[in-house]
Amino acid sequence: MKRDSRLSSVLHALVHMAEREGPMTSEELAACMHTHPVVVRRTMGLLREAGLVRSARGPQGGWRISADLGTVTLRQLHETLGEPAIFAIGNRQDMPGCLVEQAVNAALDDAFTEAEALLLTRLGQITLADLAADFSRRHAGRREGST
Amino acid sequence: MKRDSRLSSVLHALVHMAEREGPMTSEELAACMHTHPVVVRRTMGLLREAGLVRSARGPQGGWRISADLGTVTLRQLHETLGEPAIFAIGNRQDMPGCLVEQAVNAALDDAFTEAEALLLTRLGQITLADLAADFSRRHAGRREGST
DNA sequence: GTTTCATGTAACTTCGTTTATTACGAATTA
DNA sequence: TAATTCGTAATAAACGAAGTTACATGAAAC
Repeated sequence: MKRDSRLSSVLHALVHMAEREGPMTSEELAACMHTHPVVVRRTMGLLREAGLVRSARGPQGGWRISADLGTVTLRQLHETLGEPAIFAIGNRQDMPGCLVEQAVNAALDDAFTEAEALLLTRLGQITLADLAADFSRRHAGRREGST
Repeated sequence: MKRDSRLSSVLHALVHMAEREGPMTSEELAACMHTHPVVVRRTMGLLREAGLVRSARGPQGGWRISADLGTVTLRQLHETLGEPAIFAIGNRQDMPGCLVEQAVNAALDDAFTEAEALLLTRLGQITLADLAADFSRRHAGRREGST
């Protein structure tokens, strides 16, 4: 199956932006995350609607974070991206008339709901500031220091 | 995204088979789970390799459970199906050279790993016997009694 | 033994989803 | 006005699951 990697992408972009004074263009972001500028705009556009980043057109334009890193959680970003489906496994139908299917779905749904709740809780406990700090730690922890 | 519904399918099939004395043909199973007989064979074939079901060709042939319902867990079935990817969300790359990506991936992987562990634990606690019992409960609990 | 039933399996097609790309428009700066 | 950069629609490519077709194999019934 094809996994939605937008959360990962967006985080990558945001942490890069956090390390920068000025704005970054879609082109720069696309280069560092190995994707296409239009994909960057499309995805970052969702964050802009949520007020997490700002964009500016024209020369000297680009993307810039407009929220406090310490208050933005990964869960919030997941929601901003439209809460894409978390699981690649699921039930065949959602409103089964068959009692067997009802029993099966009930059991599976229980397990999946629990796992989803845990995941969202964990994502809610991690902020962009945490990621930036972890990056700094990794950056300091190596002899040479590139980006 | 297209969700892998084989676990759900297989459970549906197994509980139906558990309610039956004789074997069920791929055609019958396909009919009750609204899919194609070949898909049934393909999927049930994996369970056969694991010794969970047996198949017989020719007249009076079909599929039959060959394991104790109380000992087969949903987790075991998930593994038998080849442990398909659980999440529809994931990292872009797995071996990033970029330190930013490493930090991002580490955080995400932690959360996803935890959620996956919980899910597998829960699936490991549910047996086919539990599902069959739940079905019986639902079956008894309704006025009319069809399948 | 021939017929019929049913699985075994390899190919191929269809379908849905994500990502990539193209193309053009709009705004901003110099 | 020219260069830069975002905004967005439309389209294509890539991928994987499920569905379908086609034909082979084996077992029972007569």
